[in-house]
Amino acid sequence: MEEKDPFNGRRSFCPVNFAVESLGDRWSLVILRDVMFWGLHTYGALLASDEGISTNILANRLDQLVSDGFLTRTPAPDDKRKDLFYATEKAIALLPMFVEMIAWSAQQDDWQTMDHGEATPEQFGLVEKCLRRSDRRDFIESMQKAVRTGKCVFEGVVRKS
Amino acid sequence: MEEKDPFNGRRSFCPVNFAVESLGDRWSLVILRDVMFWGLHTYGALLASDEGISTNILANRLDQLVSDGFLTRTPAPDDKRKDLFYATEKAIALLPMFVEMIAWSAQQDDWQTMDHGEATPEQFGLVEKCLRRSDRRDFIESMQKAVRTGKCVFEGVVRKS
DNA sequence: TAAGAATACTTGCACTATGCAAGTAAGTTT
DNA sequence: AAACTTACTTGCATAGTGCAAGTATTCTTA
Repeated sequence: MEEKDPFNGRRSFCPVNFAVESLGDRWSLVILRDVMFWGLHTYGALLASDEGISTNILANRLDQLVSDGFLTRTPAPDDKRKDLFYATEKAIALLPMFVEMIAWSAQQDDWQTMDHGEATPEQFGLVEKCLRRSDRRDFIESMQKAVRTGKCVFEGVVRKS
Repeated sequence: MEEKDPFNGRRSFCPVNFAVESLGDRWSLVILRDVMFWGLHTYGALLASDEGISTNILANRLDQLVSDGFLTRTPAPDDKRKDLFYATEKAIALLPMFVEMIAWSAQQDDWQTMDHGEATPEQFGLVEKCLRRSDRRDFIESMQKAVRTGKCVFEGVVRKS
């Protein structure tokens, strides 16, 4: 006997729950951030990123993000050991949510009182833009255009850490 | 010897990571949704909600959301067994992010092909408003005003489930 | 006022997710 | 050919989550 599944394997039709079940874990959004904001496209580059994800978790999460349609995986043309991960439209469509998430964090005392010594001027500039409510549309569209054309939000910027 | 802690116990100063470390688990956002959108303010009401959270997890997550400043807890005036949970400004400030999250989910095929038979007209109306990019500001402010005054986004609406 | 019901938990146990260290296989560089 | 780089896998420990059952306090009802 087959059980019927009205919610495609989810626990409800609620769109909030849908997003949480898709991305509500410790690493998915952080990986998508590194791909879209920082232009990190290989396992090794993502592994070296700030928060220190474990090797097994990264491999597992990349598989999952690919099979869930957030990332594409293609062999690197110059090095047969590497695959390249790029954001799909499904991931690019998350950028407005990233903007609000950044704006929210930036408003919190706990965030403001952190040591931001490792932040670049470009990062502060982006936070400012997320907090500013005007020009929002153009700002988001330019980020999305960058990612769509193989670039990233912080194109050309080098991280301090 | 004390280790210094430049990021207030977080793994980086990144605002995306900050939000993920604050709310990136299976239940925190779902509970805040129930409080702010549906006006559920007691343990029992939250427990009966759609997705079926476990009793121990709910108790634990409520403690955490209170100590992290997302919810206040006050004894119910009419029933000494109950406490009432209300959203703080820290949680109310998340509503713009909720809106983008809802808009994103509503755009996805997996969500659109769900059985939405249990959804009320008011829920569809809210999804429409989240997808529409005009009037955004007024829409969000009216939601925030409702929650601030002890009401909720779906004030007066009864869930079908 | 005593009995039962409602409410908000706690406890125990299983299972899954995450974290860390070490190892491995394929491909690249020297 | 040897050394190195890259992308993993494996093993084990700890944390998070899920389920079922039990408990203490308060409220309602007979």
